[in-house]
Amino acid sequence: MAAAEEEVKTLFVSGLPDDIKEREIHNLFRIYDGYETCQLKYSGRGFQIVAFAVFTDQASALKAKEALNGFTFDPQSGSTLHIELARANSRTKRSRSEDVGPGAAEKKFRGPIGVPGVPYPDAGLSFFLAVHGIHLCRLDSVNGFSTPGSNPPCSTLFVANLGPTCTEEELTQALSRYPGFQKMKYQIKSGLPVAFVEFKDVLCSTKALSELQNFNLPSCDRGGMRLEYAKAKMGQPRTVRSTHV
DNA sequence: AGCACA
Repeated sequence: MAAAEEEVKTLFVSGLPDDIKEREIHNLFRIYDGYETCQLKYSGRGFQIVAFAVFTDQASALKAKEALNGFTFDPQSGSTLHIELARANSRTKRSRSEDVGPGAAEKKFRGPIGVPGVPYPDAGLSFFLAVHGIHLCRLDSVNGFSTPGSNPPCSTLFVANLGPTCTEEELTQALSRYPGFQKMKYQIKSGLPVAFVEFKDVLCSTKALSELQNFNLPSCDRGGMRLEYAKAKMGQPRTVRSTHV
């Protein structure tokens, strides 16, 4: 069977932090259609860890790649995923597990874990949020990054450190592609643009914040843009403090 | 190091 034209349905994933666990990669991919299994490998030269994620077909693999490429895997270390189609498919046969070699410290995920034969329940919203907002970003809580000195997590982001020529259109382009984007308010504050950007919830704003932090827009003349949780959620009166909660 | 709109 010379599968000369065998469709590559495996993704090659790099940019992983060195304390990555196979479980994390598994949880990253498992909500995507067609995902089957993954394994970690130590890349040849350096001692970088890479992962191979196997899908049922190339189209599914590419969809997951599109969704996750560039994902800031670990905001604390700045690790950003780099995903491409693998050069060849993983041998996913349950062949000799001896071929794993000394490098592979982890057990492989051969399909869904949990009850044998019972697939995962599909990706419900809470699961999606749990995986992407909490587990993958390694947030301490569903509230996002609550770092001392910053505002508490908020679904509205404040964007600053933009160049004087940064237009509303440019900013909108950068921000509106993030999941949960709702609206942006752009204004000039003492000659420089700033913006308020509303997201569906804190997890969405957190993801955009962590991925766009320090991003260099073409117009920028002063280092990357800076994002913070806004002091007040868009559309919420700030003066109402009398009532509880 | 800059946080408005309702």
